[in-house]
Amino acid sequence: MQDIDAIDRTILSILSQEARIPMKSLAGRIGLSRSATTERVTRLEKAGVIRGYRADIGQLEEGTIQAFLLVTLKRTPSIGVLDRLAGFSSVRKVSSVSGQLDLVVEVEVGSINALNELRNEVATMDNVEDLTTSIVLRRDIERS
Amino acid sequence: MQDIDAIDRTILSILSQEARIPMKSLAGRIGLSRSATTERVTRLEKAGVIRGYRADIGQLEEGTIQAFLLVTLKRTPSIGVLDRLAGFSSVRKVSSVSGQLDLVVEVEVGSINALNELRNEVATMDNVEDLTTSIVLRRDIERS
DNA sequence: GGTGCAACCGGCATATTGCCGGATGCATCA
DNA sequence: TGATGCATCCGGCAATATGCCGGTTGCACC
Repeated sequence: MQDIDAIDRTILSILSQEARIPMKSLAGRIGLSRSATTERVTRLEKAGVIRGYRADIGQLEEGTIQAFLLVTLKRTPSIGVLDRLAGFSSVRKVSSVSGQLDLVVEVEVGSINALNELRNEVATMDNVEDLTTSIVLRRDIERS
Repeated sequence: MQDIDAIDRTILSILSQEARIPMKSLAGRIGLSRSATTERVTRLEKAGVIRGYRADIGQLEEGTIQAFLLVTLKRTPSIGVLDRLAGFSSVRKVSSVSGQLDLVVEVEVGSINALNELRNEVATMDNVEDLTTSIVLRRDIERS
């Protein structure tokens, strides 16, 4: 049960695309009963493999300003910070990285004001030690 | 109805953290009936504001290593550096940013060795003043 | 062969959803 | 002013999904 087997991987790949799918439908797709499927999903949640379920929010308006927030934490890991980041619809991508930095956060906001607000919110989070903001001036290379 | 009002924003912020919450509970939290809440959510989905619902997976698949190269240039802009970066197939995205940094380069390589080679190549480019490498340990949030 | 255990299944009571008709507020316009 | 259209809201009912349970199976370990 410690292992993540092929069925678990199927579950994860389905849920990472359609998190609100009923357990019954999920069960049908992977060929298990509903109760076995529910047990597996519950186990994955408890084990921390599934951290939660998020709505994927598109841009609210003309989200044209993109920026990188380079975050150094006081302690790692910090689930609290990640959860709060996930709550901002302007947060597009968060990567935990090695080295001096801890998190690279890519954001997309509608205005400099919004960016400043977001920056402040993140900077004042408990576990955030340091925060550098870099606004994207130009996208030079972008490959699928 | 084209507008996204305060209630919609509340809905989005709740769903971006608990995407599997029953509509009935969501309705209770925002103080509307279930049917009105469902209508709003459906509208947000159709409008593309909600792009989907994703399970937040806490582990990374093996195989490719992703990293950020945070580049400071001696002079900006530097077409030469951009051209040479574009020549590496492992370079996925390059952003010119404001502030202390100049470029944020996202790369994807097959091994630590490949990353080190790439790092060396970039670090020794003429116009590169400073280079910080941060390996992505985990992708915490990713929205299309 | 007995015991413990993880994983599976189905069933029943309860909770949630999909879908409907109908009320309300509001702008438009003859 | 009163009729019309429309967006938004509400509650109700049947269909569906969930939570929770007991029971079965396969397997490792004495």
